[in-house]
Amino acid sequence: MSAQLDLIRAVASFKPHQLIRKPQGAIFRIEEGWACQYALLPDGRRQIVSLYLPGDICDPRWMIGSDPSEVLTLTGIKASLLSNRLAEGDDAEKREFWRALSLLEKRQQRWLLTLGRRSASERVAYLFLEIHERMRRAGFAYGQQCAFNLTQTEIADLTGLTSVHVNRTIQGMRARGQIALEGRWLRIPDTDLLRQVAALRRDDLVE
Amino acid sequence: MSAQLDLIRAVASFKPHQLIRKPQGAIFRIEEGWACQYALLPDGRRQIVSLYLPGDICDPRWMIGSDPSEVLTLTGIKASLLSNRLAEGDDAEKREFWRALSLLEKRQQRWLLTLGRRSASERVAYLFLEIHERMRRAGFAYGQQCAFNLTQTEIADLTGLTSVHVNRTIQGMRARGQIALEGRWLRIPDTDLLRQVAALRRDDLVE
DNA sequence: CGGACTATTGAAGACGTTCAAGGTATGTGG
DNA sequence: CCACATACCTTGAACGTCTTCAATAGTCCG
Repeated sequence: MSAQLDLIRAVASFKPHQLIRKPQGAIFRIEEGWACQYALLPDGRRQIVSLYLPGDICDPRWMIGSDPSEVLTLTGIKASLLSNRLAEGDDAEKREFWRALSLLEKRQQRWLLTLGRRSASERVAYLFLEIHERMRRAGFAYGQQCAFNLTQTEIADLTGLTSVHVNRTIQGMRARGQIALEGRWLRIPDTDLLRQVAALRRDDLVE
Repeated sequence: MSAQLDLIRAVASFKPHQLIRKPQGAIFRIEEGWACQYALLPDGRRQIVSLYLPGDICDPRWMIGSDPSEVLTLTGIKASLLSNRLAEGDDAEKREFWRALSLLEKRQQRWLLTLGRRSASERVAYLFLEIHERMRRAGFAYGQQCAFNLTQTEIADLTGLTSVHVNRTIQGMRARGQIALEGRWLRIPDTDLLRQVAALRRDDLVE
């Protein structure tokens, strides 16, 4: 493959609330928008099991032979397709891929702790910190703030709570000045404070 | 490497309730005994984030560059060391390793659903089904029964409950004939019944 | 303007926790 | 063999967190 072709990049875009099946032999990196994967119980209870933000590879498990599961867009999405270059041995992208898989793993492990042992406000605080940090690393945070594209129902499905309780929890946190959440915008006035709310140690990483 | 040397296998053994740090450049497969990994909150709340049974590779994440985290033995352990053969390109073991990583991933995803959305008895039922199935696949189940090496406190730390509530939950399940749990031995009289208790669909896999 | 989704609020109650105590089993040392 | 320690299991009572159900209000968008 010539250097020329390296500059050409296959792009896909999707509407909000669309189920994406994995294209044969391809893998996405999200350039714009948010997406997730979820699991259901027979009676309809839903748990979001992974959240994908801009810059994320989606789904990194694709490589290790798991049968690829569907991805649900939460917003409109612009994504680029990476697989050809991976198959052809692009080392930089291979490294990016391994990093993504390793991060996803670590993130999942942290969420097991969060869902198993954190209270409602601890969970919500943790989620906000994680999202801000991931957006920041991807270059989509502006100081204390970043875009925030989740409804309270989606927050509930991430944190294992009901949307009613998420609502009350958020109101409490707003009242205490721990977060500012208006429209599709999140601001964390005091990270250390919010980290305390989330029951994080000083040296605990959130991502 | 000669076929001779393939028969030679490094072995390690550990006492119960021992913290194992990962040996440099090595990886364990458990031959006998149970182990786990856990995470803590600052105030001491504990969540077990992975459970390792006989036959399991421990920890499969070691390969993908995550900084290796400690493993806690729950019982006495006999383990074999695999890494040299992996590094030397033993294809069968490479395949085994990828399969282990992929299974671990899937398992973690299912536990996110369990911790986020299942009730106490659903969680406990799910845990028992998963353990029985994993023991069965590893050749350590005898019909409806298998060894069971967890205290109620450890079940609590796996399921995100308190040991008191685990106790009451198990008693209820015993009274309803959904499980038999005596000493270090588990028996599942009716798998379909227990699967219903765990809120599993007919075609949902537990492992 | 109408329709659909999202946020908010109240009241009641279920589920799981907390605290505290007692009981059982197992192993150890005298 | 008994005394004691330790770990694990069991039970009760009170309480708190979170859910459920239901209704209202706000927002977005064609």
